[in-house]
Amino acid sequence: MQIESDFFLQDTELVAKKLIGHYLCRETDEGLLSGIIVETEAYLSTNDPACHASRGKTRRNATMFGPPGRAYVYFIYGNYYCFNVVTGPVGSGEAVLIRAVQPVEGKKLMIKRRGNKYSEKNLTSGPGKLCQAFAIDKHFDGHHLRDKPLYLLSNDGTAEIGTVKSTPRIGLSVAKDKLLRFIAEGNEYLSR
DNA sequence: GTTAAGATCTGCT
DNA sequence: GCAGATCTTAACG
Repeated sequence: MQIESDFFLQDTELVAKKLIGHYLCRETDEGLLSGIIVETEAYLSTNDPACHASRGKTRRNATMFGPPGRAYVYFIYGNYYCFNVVTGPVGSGEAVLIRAVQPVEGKKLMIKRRGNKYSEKNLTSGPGKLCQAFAIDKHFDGHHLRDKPLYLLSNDGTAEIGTVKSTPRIGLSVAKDKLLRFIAEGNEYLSR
């Protein structure tokens, strides 16, 4: 099912929590890829120094200040991309980082895109990995996530995700204490 | 123009 | 479990 247009206007923490169990879909020339979102993190505009938007608008984070429901993709550590969904009204500068998905369709293609080196559990269990597996790069920055070839679908009841739990965020040097990471508890495809 | 740090991953020990 | 790879971005001179 398609996501309601005002879904991303809710509180960012709530959106991050509710996105667990939603589907991420990617259409490529070689076939359809899809997965169930099992791990997210919320990045807030207020009282959150770990958020890229916390020091004002820059060229990199401009998309975060734009309309909600779009992709914010950025390059990190010289090798990897991170994929976020912009939330909140225009100008708020908040987003949800998609950290891990459970592969559903196109596993074979994901394995190929990851270099034919890894098993199913090591394809999309981290922000850099899932961008590689789903062929998400910088040109999707600003892309509307209801449009092909990269879009989100709400959980129609087929995705079984169990209990959603909140934990501290991963990989930060500041604001590590905040419980803004959300996971499908016990899922085998989490980043850790 | 120059530099330090980063929402990570992989390979080796 | 830990350090290295690797380069863009943003802050500073």
